[in-house]
Amino acid sequence: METLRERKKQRTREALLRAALELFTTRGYEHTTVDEIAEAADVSQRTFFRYFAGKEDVAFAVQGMTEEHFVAAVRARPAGEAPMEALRQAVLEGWDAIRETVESAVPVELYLRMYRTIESTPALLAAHLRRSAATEETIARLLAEREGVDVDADPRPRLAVAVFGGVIRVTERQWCTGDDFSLEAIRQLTASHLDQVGPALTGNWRTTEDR
Amino acid sequence: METLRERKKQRTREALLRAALELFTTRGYEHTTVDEIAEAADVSQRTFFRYFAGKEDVAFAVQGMTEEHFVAAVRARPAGEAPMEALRQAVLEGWDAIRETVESAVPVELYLRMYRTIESTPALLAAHLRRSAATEETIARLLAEREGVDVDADPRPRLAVAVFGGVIRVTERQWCTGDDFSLEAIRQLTASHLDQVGPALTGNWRTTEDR
DNA sequence: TTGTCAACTGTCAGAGGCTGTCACTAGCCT
DNA sequence: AGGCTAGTGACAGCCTCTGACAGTTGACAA
Repeated sequence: METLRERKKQRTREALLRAALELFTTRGYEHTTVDEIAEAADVSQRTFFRYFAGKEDVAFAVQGMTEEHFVAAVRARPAGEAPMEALRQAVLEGWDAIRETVESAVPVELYLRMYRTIESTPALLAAHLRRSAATEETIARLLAEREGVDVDADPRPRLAVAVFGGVIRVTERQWCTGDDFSLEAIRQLTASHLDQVGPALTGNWRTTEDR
Repeated sequence: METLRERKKQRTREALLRAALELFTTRGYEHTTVDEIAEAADVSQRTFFRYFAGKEDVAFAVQGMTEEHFVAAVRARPAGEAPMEALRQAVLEGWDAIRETVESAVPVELYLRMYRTIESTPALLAAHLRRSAATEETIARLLAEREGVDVDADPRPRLAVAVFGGVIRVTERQWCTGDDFSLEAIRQLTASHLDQVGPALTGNWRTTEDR
């Protein structure tokens, strides 16, 4: 079992995390100061920076957990599966298991609210895209290894992952700007968009009817 | 003809821009302060902020010109052309015309160096990705209009543009990390990667030989 | 030419993010 | 019990960015 010191640390970290997300999602990211977060968690500003690298870091603490979960899910897919199919299954599994992934840190509802705050805050959107790029690099190396190709000589792993990432981004955006914020909604949207990549690339959108 | 006041303004802006890019590309973005840029351009710090919204803004001043050029090139493509083909031609045209697009502000060589600085600086990469996302939204609306579909009801325009953007991003990254920084290199790489999207999506990378 | 107006600029003050330092307290371990 | 160390708070400082105010310079008409 863990020591008292570790439990105290854990509680401080969680208090800071919850306070931050609560403030970000209600009064907005830019309009929340680190001092306010620290005050809400009842610690000094300096202590905040001992737990999180910065304001941005705490905003993505939960997203980081889901990203790791996704990478692990890809790694767990059967080796024979086609790359794009493995990614598809992994991301859908990720949404199904989101409760177990997130709930240990914060309520799912707060996570989903934060998700939308990220999409609608330019500074956070930028950080989100950069983090996604890093995850994509990880996945590309994973796929390359799986398929036995050299990730630096063969562009196909990175291309496939970039295409997949692009679809996910479009999905996130549409979900955030829509009005059905349920988990089922984004799951459906993900599957539907992945099915439409082929038709989207062929062009001739006028004649090709429809979804 | 332009007035003396306008010419002075233009010169101040250019001095700031050149000084900034020169400092960013030599000593690095993070290790350059706004005070240093202002000092190099022989104006006060406050004046810097009157010409550029911030440190990030000046870093992307030239990129902004090429982005606008790209959007204009897409708009100028013949209406009958398939969407992906229009994007392909527009981006290749962009690289061909890069000299005329950029040289009015700074030397092309400085632009290319800055390009690499952006890719290798996390904060700038994040901003670059966010800006790319904004450009992609513009292009998606353009394509939707061209093809006569509703951009909010039909996901295909945004999907096609996201896929295209993903390929461009992979291309940029490979160009920046390689050792051939010529314009011809990135042009070739762009064309080659666009040709590989199909094969990358089909999977079966082991059997499908090769480029 | 000269006076007036608007644009441009510099100086100053301040908020907010972030880091380094240092001393102090609380938990841990012998 | 007492030493050790992780965790903490208080303080000072750097850098980005903004607002307020005053001084300067170019534009333009009388």
